[in-house]
Amino acid sequence: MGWEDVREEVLRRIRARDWPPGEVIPGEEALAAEFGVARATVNRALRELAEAGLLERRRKAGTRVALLPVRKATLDISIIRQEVEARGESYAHRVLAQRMEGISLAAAVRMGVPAGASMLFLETLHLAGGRPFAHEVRWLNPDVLPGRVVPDFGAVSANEWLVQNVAYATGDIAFSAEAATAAEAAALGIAAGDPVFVTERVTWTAEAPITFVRLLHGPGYRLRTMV
Amino acid sequence: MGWEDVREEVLRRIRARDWPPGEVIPGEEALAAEFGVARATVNRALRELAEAGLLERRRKAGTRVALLPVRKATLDISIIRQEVEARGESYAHRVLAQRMEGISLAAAVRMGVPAGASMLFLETLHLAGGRPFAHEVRWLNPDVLPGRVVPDFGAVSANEWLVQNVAYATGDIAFSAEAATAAEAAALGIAAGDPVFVTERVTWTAEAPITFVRLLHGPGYRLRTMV
DNA sequence: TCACCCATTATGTATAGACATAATACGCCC
DNA sequence: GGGCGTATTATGTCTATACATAATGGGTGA
Repeated sequence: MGWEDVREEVLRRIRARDWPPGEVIPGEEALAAEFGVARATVNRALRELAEAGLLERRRKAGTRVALLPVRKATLDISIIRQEVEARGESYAHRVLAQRMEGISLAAAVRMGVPAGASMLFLETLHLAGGRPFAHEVRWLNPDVLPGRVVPDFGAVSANEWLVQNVAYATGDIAFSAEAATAAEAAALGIAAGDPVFVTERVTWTAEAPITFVRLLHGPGYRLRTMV
Repeated sequence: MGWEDVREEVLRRIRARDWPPGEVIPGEEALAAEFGVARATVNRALRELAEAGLLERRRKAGTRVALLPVRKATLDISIIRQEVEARGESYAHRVLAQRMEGISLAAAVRMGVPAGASMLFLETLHLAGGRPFAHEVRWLNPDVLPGRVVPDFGAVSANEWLVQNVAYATGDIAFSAEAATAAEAAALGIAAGDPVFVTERVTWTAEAPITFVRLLHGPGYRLRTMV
């Protein structure tokens, strides 16, 4: 009996309401004895269920079934090229604009830099099977470019280049629904005012902000996840 | 030195490119010796980084820094009441419709039941601070109701009632952007055609589908996550 | 009655040792 | 040279034991 078996059995008991929400379940020692495994094995199983939000554990107080489980859904944030290729379509991208520019107020706020700071501005259209898939607007801190030399983003997309060449970073992501502006609609080949699925990402290192991206997907796009 | 310290040090080396993408890093045994900890401690640290997508581990082949790290972002899927109250606003909900009805084709496909099957149909408006926050349309399998008795969803929302009273379930979630229909717009107090942020969830147990929910958030809604 | 202190207790983590498992890479054979 | 089988090896997991840590709840004293 391995830790995964223990996890499944505990999960079964939770689902079967042998242990109803809010109830304290037997301690690790007791479960280890019942299942005939070491306490570390039970610990591993219960820890995973707690991380999934199904159990709440506190020292001394014990382990209880979550009353209002906050389900944790995980999203795989992949490179757009991978996402397109995973659908079995061919990927391509076109750089629509690339220039140094004073950063917009909205982007400056998100990146935590002064408005108007000089950043590399990039506008890219991502294509799947030759058709517009996503429209990307990006501000990139030129300080993160080795020697401040701008790479050829026509060959490798900025997203991919950054992943490969700049330090692994932290960041956050937000999703929303917006109406496409005339310019955005034109780029995506849709009508102005059509709803677009917007992904905004900020990434930074310990020292400095790296980039702010605003990614627009046209109608029909669905972001999927598994609970 | 604990496993979190080991994880941070390894993460530092990855970010500092001491170990560049694609490179095989020293084995657990070697790192354990270097850090002066047990192999299990190093294992725990590396496992977490692998789960986060930063490392790729294979038996015999060893551990290498991910070439194209697929970042895993986690979303907390909470009950709407919790979400509203977390914003410091007062929560309320109104049941707009509740009746047995043949399920729509779209919902039947997602739930994996025959189209037209008799389900409990629920339409609910969730309010934050007295203003419309989200519009919910739900089909609920009446078989999961104990004794097939319909609870009072005016008192406790269906979402919350299910979490408390029906077995913990699995499911999946999808997000998209759509244009509000006239009816949806009226319920949310927005204009028809305005973009809405759509969340669709299906949940089921091992035996049967439980519910399909379609949740609409009006303009201004942002779904946030941390990478 | 209430505030505070502290013993108790369940979880959290670390360790050394062992065996399991997957998969590479090498050597053998053709 | 090419295909195949197998020894080797790094990770995956389990165990028993020990100590650390947080937090509860009861007891103490004002």
